[in-house]
Amino acid sequence: MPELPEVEVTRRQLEPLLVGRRVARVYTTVPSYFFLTPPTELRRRLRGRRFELVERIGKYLLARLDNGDRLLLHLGMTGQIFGSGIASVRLLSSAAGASLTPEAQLEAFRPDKHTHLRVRFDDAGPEVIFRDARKFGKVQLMRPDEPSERLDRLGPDALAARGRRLFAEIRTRRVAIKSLLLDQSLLAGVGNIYADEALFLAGVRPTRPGRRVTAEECERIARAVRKVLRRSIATGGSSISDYVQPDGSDGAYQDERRVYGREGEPCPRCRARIRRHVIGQRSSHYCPRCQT
DNA sequence: AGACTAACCTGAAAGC
DNA sequence: TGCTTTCAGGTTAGTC
Repeated sequence: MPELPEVEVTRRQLEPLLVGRRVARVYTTVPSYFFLTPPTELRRRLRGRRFELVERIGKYLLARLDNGDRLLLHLGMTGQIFGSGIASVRLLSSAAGASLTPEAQLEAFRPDKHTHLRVRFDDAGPEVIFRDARKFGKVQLMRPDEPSERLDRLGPDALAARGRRLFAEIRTRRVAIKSLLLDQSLLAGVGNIYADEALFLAGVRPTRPGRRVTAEECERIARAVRKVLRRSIATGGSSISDYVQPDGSDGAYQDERRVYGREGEPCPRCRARIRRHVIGQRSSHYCPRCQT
């Protein structure tokens, strides 16, 4: 599930695939929840444009065009962005993906019904493809001066999390610290996996109300958030659900998870059994002994 | 304002 | 085996 590290890894690999190249043609699926800008308008306005840079804000990607327009991309839950030149890409989750024949796995990617955006360029290089089975992802083409309430709502980037600021924001809140870490207006980029991992490193139980978290613990949480995100970026992100890097390979951070998805397994620090608890409609994982 | 819930979507996994 | 239900979660919108 794409959070800040997966989006940042995507940004780094997408940049050389886009920057300096001119759009020859755009293919889309039909209008849906996925398209904040209607697909016909998107195709028309992208054609002939050249990409200038790709930046990341929280979990959003923003690709700037030579006319000042900005292409906003969000991977949602199951988004995959990759170049078409790769030998193969994991289209489905592990079990079904493993059942593909060797021939099918070696075959170059073919656009399917979940390929909502495909950009062809005026050179011989690879196309850029955006798939998203569940369509929780987003595409929007914004005018240069067009305000974005989505982006304006975002808090500071989670890679630069500050304990002091976090403490000031949560010190009166009654909701669980886990839910507060997921609030993108407080800290932009943390999702379910890294919230659990950071709270484990900080030794704070995810159910604890925000106002019961001390200033010192906020420092520990902010430090843990930065550390977990940086390490995940370095390993290519987590490929737990559908996420793949733009070069088609899987990330490796899922192998370094300490608590997420490890209910019943021993805590890596004290060997107590990891517990799972639903907080704000999301599964949360923690060590009952290490996290208080 | 803040807390809480439903809805969006579809494939995998679990249940029967 | 095959059908049905549940689950996954990023984000928004709606209610209280």
